[in-house]
Amino acid sequence: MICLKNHEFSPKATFECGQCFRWTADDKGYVGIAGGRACRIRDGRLECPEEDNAFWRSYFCLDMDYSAMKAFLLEQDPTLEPCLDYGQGLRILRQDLWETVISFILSANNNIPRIKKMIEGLCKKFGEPIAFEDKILYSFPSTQCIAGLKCSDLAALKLGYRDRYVMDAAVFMASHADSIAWQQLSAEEARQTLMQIKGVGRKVADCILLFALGCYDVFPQDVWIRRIMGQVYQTPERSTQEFAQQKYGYYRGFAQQYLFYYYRNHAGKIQG
DNA sequence: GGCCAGGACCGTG
DNA sequence: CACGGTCATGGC
Repeated sequence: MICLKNHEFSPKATFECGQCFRWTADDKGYVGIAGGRACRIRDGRLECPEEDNAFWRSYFCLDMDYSAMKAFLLEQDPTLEPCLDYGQGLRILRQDLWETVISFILSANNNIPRIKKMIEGLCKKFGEPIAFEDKILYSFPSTQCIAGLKCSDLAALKLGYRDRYVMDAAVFMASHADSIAWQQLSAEEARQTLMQIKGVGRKVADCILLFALGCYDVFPQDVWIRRIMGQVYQTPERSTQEFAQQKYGYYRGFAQQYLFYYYRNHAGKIQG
């Protein structure tokens, strides 16, 4: 059990801001599974086996100082204030690299409800069952498991044209991931490495860098961010990266996520 | 039936 | 380098 009340943490903002796909809300809070471990978030507490405490502390980056990060961003751009307020408690997670690679490969030209369905299907079919409370959850399948499949084994999951990308990613990660010191690479080096995987372009790579590798100095640019930066800041699409770097500085990944969450969920201003 | 979904790929100009 | 067509699938 971990007490979350002394941390800036909103389950809703954190789990529903588009960075993760395996947390589900019920009448008692949220249930999630990551790294082969399940837990429940309820009433400001994280309920889990004692031996999993360190894992979840790392997953939620509970050592990070959010007040310092937000003060930094507000000084960079005071107009971020409504976004930071609306996204109060939104934490950027440190998710598993392999799971994040697959999740965001599946995100391409897709919508969030169906991304979740695809991932759940993948886990139910190829993951390991884990008993939690009164139900059975399924872990995210290993790289070796998926790498050992044929593309046709994924047909029932209806991944569309993305099935071959999943297979390419599995083969790549199974053969290279363990020998790469990801944390030692620069963001650009890690990006170029990830983009060797078919189905991983600039945007998907940047999401992986931000949501799995803790590269807070990347600014994933999707259709929403394109609209937002164009309409709010009148930034030409070509120069958005340079603009974000200059405007927000190191924590531009957080700026991106708060902007995304605010303008995507908070009615008005941006027409989708 | 057309359009859109946290895009990427591939072929042309 | 920039542009546009195409790619499965499902919901509206």
